[in-house]
Amino acid sequence: MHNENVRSPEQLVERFRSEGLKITPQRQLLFSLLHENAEHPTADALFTSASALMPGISLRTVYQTLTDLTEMGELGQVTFDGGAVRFDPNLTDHHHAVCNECGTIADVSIDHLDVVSISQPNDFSPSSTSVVFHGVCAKCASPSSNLDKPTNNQNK
Amino acid sequence: MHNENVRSPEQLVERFRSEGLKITPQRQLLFSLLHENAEHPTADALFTSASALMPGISLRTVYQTLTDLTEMGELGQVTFDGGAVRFDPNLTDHHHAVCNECGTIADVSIDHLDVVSISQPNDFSPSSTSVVFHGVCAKCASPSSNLDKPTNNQNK
DNA sequence: TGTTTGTTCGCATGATTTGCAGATTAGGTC
DNA sequence: GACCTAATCTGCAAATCATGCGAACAAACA
Repeated sequence: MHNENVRSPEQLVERFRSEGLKITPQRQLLFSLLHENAEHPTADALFTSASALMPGISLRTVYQTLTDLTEMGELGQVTFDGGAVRFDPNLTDHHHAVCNECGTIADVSIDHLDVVSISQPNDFSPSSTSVVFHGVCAKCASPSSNLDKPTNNQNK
Repeated sequence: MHNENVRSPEQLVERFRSEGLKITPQRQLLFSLLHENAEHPTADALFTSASALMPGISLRTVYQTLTDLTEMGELGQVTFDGGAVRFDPNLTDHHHAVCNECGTIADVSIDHLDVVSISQPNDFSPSSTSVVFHGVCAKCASPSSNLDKPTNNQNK
């Protein structure tokens, strides 16, 4: 179940190559992890995943690559409630729903939002609008699934 | 130009007293600073203001008092783009507009938002919704006021 | 004035992120 | 395949933001 919104590792490799950047094993690994990851991982979470497959990879390199991708517009960044920055491989215009129980962050398609109905505040020209819902996700709300409810609350 | 939305220092003193908490000079000072401050100060900004009036006050005390007020529901917390937590004396239901130029954070009344038109994401029960506009405020957008445009960009 | 208990303060610590410099390596050249 | 060079990776120091902890202190009350 990989993310259809982020570019494939092959595409990112091509992008890097076209920019004169080198294709290192570390970068290739991170490209893959981001493509497989439809969640909103922190740099540290990606570092943990990467370390399992490439022992010795540096957290610094993870940060560096994520920053590079962000500056290239291939990755988004979001933060909730003062926690660590989360990287968002979904480049489509969308918003987020954060579960108070398990910390899961779900994407909310812009289609679901009647954004045009949001009038502008006085004397302000918004270039972007972000909406964050806080609440309880279906899995945590469902009594029948309480037994296998995810408990890894990722909130700060 | 004090904030009409936050409780007055007198009210907060009463609230603390009723909870069996002590009324210290540090707390009284912070109550006043919050009441006068319609902006969205960080703990450090309040510490700086407080230090000018009460040299020797501890940053730790500022954090402690702000946390207390937050837990008592007398203060809100907001964070933008991974920066430091900002404390919001405005307890009314509202949203925020962040200026990309000067970092000013303006409140956006809930009246301006057609919130009911925001449909719920699949299988999610939102208990709260926060909307953040990013853009350029009137002061920074106005060419005539470029000369005295605030330059204290508070973004991270 | 004295006692009690909550507060304040300073410091250590933790979490996240970035700066820096030396070691390493990808990618092109011969 | 060997070599060069610049980009990259890595480890560590350091900056920022926030909290834990314990000793010193002071508000509230008898």
